[in-house]
Amino acid sequence: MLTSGDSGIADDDEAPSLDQGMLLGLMGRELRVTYLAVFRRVEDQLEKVGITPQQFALLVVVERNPGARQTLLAKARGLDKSTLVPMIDRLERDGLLERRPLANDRRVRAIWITERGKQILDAAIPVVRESDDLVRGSLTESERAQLLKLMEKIRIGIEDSAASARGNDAAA
Amino acid sequence: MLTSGDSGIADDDEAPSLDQGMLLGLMGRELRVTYLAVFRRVEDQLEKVGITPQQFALLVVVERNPGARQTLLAKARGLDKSTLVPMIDRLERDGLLERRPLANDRRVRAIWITERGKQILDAAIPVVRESDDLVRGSLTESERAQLLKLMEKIRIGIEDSAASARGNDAAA
DNA sequence: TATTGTTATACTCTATAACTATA
DNA sequence: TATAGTTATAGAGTATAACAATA
Repeated sequence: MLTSGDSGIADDDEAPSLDQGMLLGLMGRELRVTYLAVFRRVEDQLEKVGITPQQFALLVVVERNPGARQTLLAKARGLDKSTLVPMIDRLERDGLLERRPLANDRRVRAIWITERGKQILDAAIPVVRESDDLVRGSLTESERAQLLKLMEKIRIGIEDSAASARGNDAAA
Repeated sequence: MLTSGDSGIADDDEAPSLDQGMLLGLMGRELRVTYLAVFRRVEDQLEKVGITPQQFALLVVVERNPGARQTLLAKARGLDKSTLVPMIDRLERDGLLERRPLANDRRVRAIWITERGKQILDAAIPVVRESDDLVRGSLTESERAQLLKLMEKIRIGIEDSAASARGNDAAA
């Protein structure tokens, strides 16, 4: 259920909202709408600190894994290594991360967080926590646990279906 | 819980997965991961029919609202009117939608679904339903109702916080 | 040969601002 | 003046393929 009307979009005036048909009943749509609401909220809040949610996530992983190589970071973030390059370029240019050569293996350019990066991260963490607590605060403790459980069940269902599809492919 | 290891990314070999730090506990991250899993599944399945999830959603709305004008369609889809133009261009080029002038108001180009568009939509609907049923099938009936309720609570929580933030801005 | 990081390139999704033709 | 649609443009975000340096 959304704020008003039946469209899900702010229907300012008397604009006749359109019929959304079968879209309304879909679980996927509910997940999308909810995820986007949460994501945009974090995005907005993080703007104050000057980073994006993706940059935040990368900073967290780099801080926890000092000197990690880019290939691993990409994997950890679920991105292609080529996608990480401009992200790190940007954060390096802004002075939050640093590329440093490795003595043993001169192909590697290990990634380190800078002092500035740590400061930004320290400023960002409470912001992210605050947004996440807003989500948590909308639920009781048991509801929160329930939600996590249900989302996990959904993911497992999808993984299993993908796995059996692969099985069929292999058998075919 | 994910397939193996602790990274959430397929860790093929013996690659040491990185520490994800505080990212792991975040509700937002769980929502994102779950939403993306569902979205990618629908996206993959819809590929067989030759349309994207966004195109599907637009086709549904157009079919349910024959001859709607682009401004309203954009609103219904939560997009800027300029964003809709290339989407409709593409679907018109592929023969799924049609722009037709309106007699009363010659600025308007009403959007209609074509026979071909209806056929594609008819082929797409069971595909989308199948994916959505996969999600539903991972849950019991009461879990499904519970999940919808919890997601709604989250959205309301975010809306309320946005509303009070606006209130504060106005007061400031 | 294989791996690390990079570049070149392209494609999707999205928006803002300015424009055209109507109204 | 206001609205409907379009164009021009820009910016994320993402990927694939090819490449140089190094292992």
